[in-house]
Amino acid sequence: MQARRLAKRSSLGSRRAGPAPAPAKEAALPGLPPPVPGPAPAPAPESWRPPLPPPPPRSAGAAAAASSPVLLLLGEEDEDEEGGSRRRRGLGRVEEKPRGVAEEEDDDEEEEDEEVVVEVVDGDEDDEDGEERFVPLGPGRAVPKGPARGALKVGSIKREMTFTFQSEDLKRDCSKKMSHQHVFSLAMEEDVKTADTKKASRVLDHEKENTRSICLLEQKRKVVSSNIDVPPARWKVSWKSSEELDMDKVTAAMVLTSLSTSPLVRSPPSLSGSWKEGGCVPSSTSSSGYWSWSAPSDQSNPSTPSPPLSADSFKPFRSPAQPDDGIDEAEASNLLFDEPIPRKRKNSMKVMFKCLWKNCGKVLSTAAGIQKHIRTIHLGRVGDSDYSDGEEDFYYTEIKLNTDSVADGLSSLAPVSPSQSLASPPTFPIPDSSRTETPCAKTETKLMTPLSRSAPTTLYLVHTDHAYQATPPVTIPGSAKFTPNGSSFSISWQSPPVTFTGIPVSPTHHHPVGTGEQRQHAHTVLSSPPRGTVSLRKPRGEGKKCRKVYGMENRDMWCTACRWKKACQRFLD
DNA sequence: CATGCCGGGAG
DNA sequence: CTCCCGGCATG
Repeated sequence: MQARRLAKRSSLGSRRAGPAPAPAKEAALPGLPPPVPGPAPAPAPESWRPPLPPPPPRSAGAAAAASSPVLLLLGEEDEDEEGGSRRRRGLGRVEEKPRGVAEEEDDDEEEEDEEVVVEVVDGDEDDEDGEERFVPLGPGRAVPKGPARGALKVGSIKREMTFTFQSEDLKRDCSKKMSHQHVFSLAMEEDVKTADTKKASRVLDHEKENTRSICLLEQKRKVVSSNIDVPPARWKVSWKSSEELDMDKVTAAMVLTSLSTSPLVRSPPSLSGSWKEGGCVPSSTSSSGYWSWSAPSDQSNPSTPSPPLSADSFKPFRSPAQPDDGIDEAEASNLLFDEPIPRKRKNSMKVMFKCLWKNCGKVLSTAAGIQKHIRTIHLGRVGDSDYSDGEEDFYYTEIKLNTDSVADGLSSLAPVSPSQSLASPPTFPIPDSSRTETPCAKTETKLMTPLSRSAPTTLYLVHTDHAYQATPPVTIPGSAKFTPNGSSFSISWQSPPVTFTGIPVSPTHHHPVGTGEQRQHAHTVLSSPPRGTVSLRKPRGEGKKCRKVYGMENRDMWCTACRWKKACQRFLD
């Protein structure tokens, strides 16, 4: 597994020089770096990350990133700043990041540092030179080796910082400060989880503490790096909402972004009792729930109200986290590759949950809320509102409002893979959804014309995904130009709870409407062509034309069309 | 063959 | 775009 991954990574790494791997990302990156290194980038990253997280057990950050959008964001940010292009492609942003550091210094010193750190770590692990980042990502691999290495590797202060996060105490401190940065927290926690890592981190922590203040930003980045390192089989991600406003604006921005982006966060703080490691204590639980989960078995938060999303998220992550590195890693890597694009989406997005019930378009900001809504309103389960059998999940879908980057949406729409990545929300395992979607998409796509296709198709797919919920929420381009056409894409949802087959058929009828129409048009268009050139040809005009009227001698008098041997405009018949 | 136009190319 | 033309279809 690892070898494979490495190979991929390496390839990726090598590519990094060339933008090839991740076009979208690259595009994104360029823009971001200059303007605002820190904050801006953050949001985007989320999208793709999710998948990765599991793999990089070693570094809490990585895990966190993977698991939670937030983390992703952080990672992305860093990456973005650095130079997303190469990373993206690879699996991991995380990996890239590290590398990216070296590549892009411009963004932030911190980042660079982090990156550097990462590299160091990676170096140990990675066979290839550049790949280090991946290492972290690679769950399987990471798990075994990860922790120890991470500790050892950490040589640079930055690293220390990162580790620090890991340590519980430090974490707390940091978390508070950084609380905004979910990612950070998560990463840290994860780190903490890893025993090995912790040890190392602790040592480092002392130093870190000193440095602490200095590097909030760095920490963020660090987190990323840390993610990479952490291998631990189980990693928990804990997220805290931060109370402090003190943090740098940038940081704050990032945090906000991440928050908005990650649905998970919203989810009721299902505190997983699991966060045993005690890494971070959910000090401020209220708004920001602190949630953590252990990758492997702990997920069982089942009873918890946690929204379906969380559940979904778990799956993806989980696999990576699992001990079996071999397969998991491979998958993870694949996933990563597949979903390079997502990262863009990171930009600020709001996640909303929309009720898919036939005539109910209710949109709530929280999964819990929507679930409750469905249970009580549609499922008629008044009494046991608290209890959810999961059925509700089928009736609502996650909608992302993309504030800034429409591009993402567009990219998602793009014919190829990009769509997947984009579409898939950072939070969930994109792969599954994409798979599911694909079939439908194809069918529809055929029918649709290019133009129409873009928006509707995507949406449609999304809807389909909805079934699994975990998968990508629909992204709605808020202000930006979401659809190329500019047409507001009407979102039609499939309601069919029962069939998750992913089949388009929806009891509600809704979905077809928008899409359907387009399809029809397409059909029409298609059908017409057959007539062909011949039929299309304008029947020869009966009336006299310029030529006849004026004769060749007076060609100057002809209408231009006639002169040009075009259909006469003067004598129209 | 004369017309009427379409599809393209060139500037 | 504007001009022109090659060519095809029709009458």
